[in-house]
Amino acid sequence: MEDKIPKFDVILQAAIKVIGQKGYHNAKIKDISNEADVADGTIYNYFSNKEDILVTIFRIKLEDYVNKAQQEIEGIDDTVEKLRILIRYHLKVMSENPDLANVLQIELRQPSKDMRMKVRRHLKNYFNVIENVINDGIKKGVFKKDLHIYLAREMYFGTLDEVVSTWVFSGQHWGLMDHVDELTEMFFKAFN
Amino acid sequence: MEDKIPKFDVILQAAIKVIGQKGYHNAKIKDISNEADVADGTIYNYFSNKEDILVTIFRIKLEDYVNKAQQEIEGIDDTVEKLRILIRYHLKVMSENPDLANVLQIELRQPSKDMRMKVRRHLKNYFNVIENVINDGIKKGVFKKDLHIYLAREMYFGTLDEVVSTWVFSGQHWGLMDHVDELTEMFFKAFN
Amino acid sequence: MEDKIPKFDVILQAAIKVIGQKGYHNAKIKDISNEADVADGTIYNYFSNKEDILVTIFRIKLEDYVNKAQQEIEGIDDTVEKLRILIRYHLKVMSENPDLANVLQIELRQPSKDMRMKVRRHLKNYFNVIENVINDGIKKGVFKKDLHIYLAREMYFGTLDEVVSTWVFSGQHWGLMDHVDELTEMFFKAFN
Amino acid sequence: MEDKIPKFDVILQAAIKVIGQKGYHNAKIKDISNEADVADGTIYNYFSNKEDILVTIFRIKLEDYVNKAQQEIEGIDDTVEKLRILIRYHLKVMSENPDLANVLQIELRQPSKDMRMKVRRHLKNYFNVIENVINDGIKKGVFKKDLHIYLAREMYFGTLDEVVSTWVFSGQHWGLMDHVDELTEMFFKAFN
DNA sequence: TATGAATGAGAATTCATTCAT
DNA sequence: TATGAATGAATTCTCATTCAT
Repeated sequence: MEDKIPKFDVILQAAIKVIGQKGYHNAKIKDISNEADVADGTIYNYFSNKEDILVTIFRIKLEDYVNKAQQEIEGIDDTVEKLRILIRYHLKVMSENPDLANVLQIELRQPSKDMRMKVRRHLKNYFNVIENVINDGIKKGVFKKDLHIYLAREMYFGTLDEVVSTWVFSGQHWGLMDHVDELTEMFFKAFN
Repeated sequence: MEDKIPKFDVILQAAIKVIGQKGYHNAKIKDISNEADVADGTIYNYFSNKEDILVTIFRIKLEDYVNKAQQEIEGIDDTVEKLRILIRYHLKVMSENPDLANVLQIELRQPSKDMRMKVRRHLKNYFNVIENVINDGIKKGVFKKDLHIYLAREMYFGTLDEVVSTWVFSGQHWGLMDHVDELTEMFFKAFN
Repeated sequence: MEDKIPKFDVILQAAIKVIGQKGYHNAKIKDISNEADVADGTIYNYFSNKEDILVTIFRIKLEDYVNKAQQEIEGIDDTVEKLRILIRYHLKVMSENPDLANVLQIELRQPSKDMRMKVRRHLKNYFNVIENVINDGIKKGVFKKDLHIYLAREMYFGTLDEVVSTWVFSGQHWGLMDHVDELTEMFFKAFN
Repeated sequence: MEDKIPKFDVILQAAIKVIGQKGYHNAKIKDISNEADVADGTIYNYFSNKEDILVTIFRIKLEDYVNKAQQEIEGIDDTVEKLRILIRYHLKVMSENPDLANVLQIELRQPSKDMRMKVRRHLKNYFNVIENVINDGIKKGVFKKDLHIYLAREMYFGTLDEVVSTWVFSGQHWGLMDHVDELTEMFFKAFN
């Protein structure tokens, strides 16, 4: 009767919630299986091991993020407008999925080389979205010619990450999206 | 006669190295004791448990950072110059202690409430250094009147964190301090 | 098809044997798991920790003892006969389970306040069996009017404990139940 | 200036207090050294290891008990009077040294064969005091001819142990020596 | 596929004992 | 003798993973 959500998705969602709230190392397989309402063993029918769950979260969610973000700026011409849309989209995704925000921001910074290798490609695409816009802005003369593109990207992601982090840890009392315009303006000026 | 480094410092330094490279959860007590060249049990003569090691690193290092950073800008009047000095100091500390950088940046974001409570005060002082400069800049008219101070702080730390993170993960091939002036300029413009 | 003894019982029995022979502190979890022929971890599927094993032994065994002892004297009217039956039952249980005897008698006296709190209720019921008989005897005039009931109970349990202890430590060469009648007579006279 | 108590005695007394209150296994060498106000290492100048402390307590205290108990009944002729004196002496010693009472009663029941071997001789002398009185009573016709001497000794020690145990665990609210006469009478009748 | 009991390697921590001072 | 920092073997408990049902 019910349209059944595939077990894979149920588990993945449960994992995001649990890992987002407890962190990867404190999240037990049992916590995830409880949250997903399946048996421990069932998880191993869909994921090869615990790390694979984390990698899969990155893979699927970053891919999804990149696709949706690209769609958002599809057809937009104005660089600053693209910037604003991306900022808004980023903060929207994160504010709607604080657990996912936690997973992406914290676990992505694991010093484990191994883990980073495994998501490098998806991370690259994730970075590309904003790098393309920055590049575009430079070409169009909206941003200064000698803008250091990596520095700009680091400022963009670093700032947004920090804003989201503060918001997540502060208990999410205020609206994460209240500052879209101000941030847009700050980036615009910084890049000029 | 022997120049003896106190065991406490030896262990703390070993812990910074190991935790910085492997992350808190992957760093085993045995790894730290091996690195420090002491027995496992010796660690427990100086720290009450594993978490205490991490908290102590934060406490001592943030305290030290704040003190030294304050000294650096002591007597400087020009806001932009203070900003430049802080950026340089930050990148200098981090580039000289990449392991410490990892510990501070990554482990500080552990979602463990307990942990965050324990470093909150030191973190507050850490934030205060830059917030004071920003405030000062606003008063002096160097930065715009309605600059959102938290947003500015988040941009400052977020950006520097991301720059350091990228540098750490990339294998530290390039000079972390090459971009002090460019970053200073970007912040100056963003805050205006 | 297989006559399967539940793991819980297997572990409990193994624990009684090992703890009875070595004492609680000298009995290692590995000893118990070896004796039970299960993995260490399996024990923790049935008991929350080592102390819980000990408390559970007390709970189950004292409960069982009290129930069976009550049944034994069910319907008996003569006080001295009830006394004799209880003594015989006590010595029978202990002689058939010397390890259990050890656990109950020795470990029950651990000075750990915590432990004593946890078995207090069961211990109370255990004491009640004989106290009821003594009370009954007083009312019926079989024992003297001013018999100090706690003193009588202490003599009863103290004596039986010591008899069993000596028997256990001596290597159980002689028959523990050889002296049922003599003990009955001694108590009867002492209580008069 | 102060007449110095030998360190050996200080440590032994501290050990009795700590072991009596916490039990042998929960009593740490550090607890004992703290209580004795000496360094850990100092203890090993007087005792070869932790077990040796316990054995020494038994040896010295049981020896002392036996000597004093013998003195108490020296020259007394009446068997029942000797019995009363011994009971009074036992309860007096225990009520004045509840920690010692704990050590003797609880730790003596360790199922460790090893430990019991090491105090067997002293325990034998301890038992002999009352056994001699019982024997004497039989010869004199004060106790019945066919009294089973071991059973009588077990009743004597078992009862007194239980009385003391109850008193120790109950928090020592009441007077341990209130029941000397009643106990004497009960034993006298039981042995007849 | 789904289950969850069983597994056992692995980790943090304790503490009796040693020994250089 | 006295000290107490250092040691490291030993122990309890955890939890990712397996596999018979």
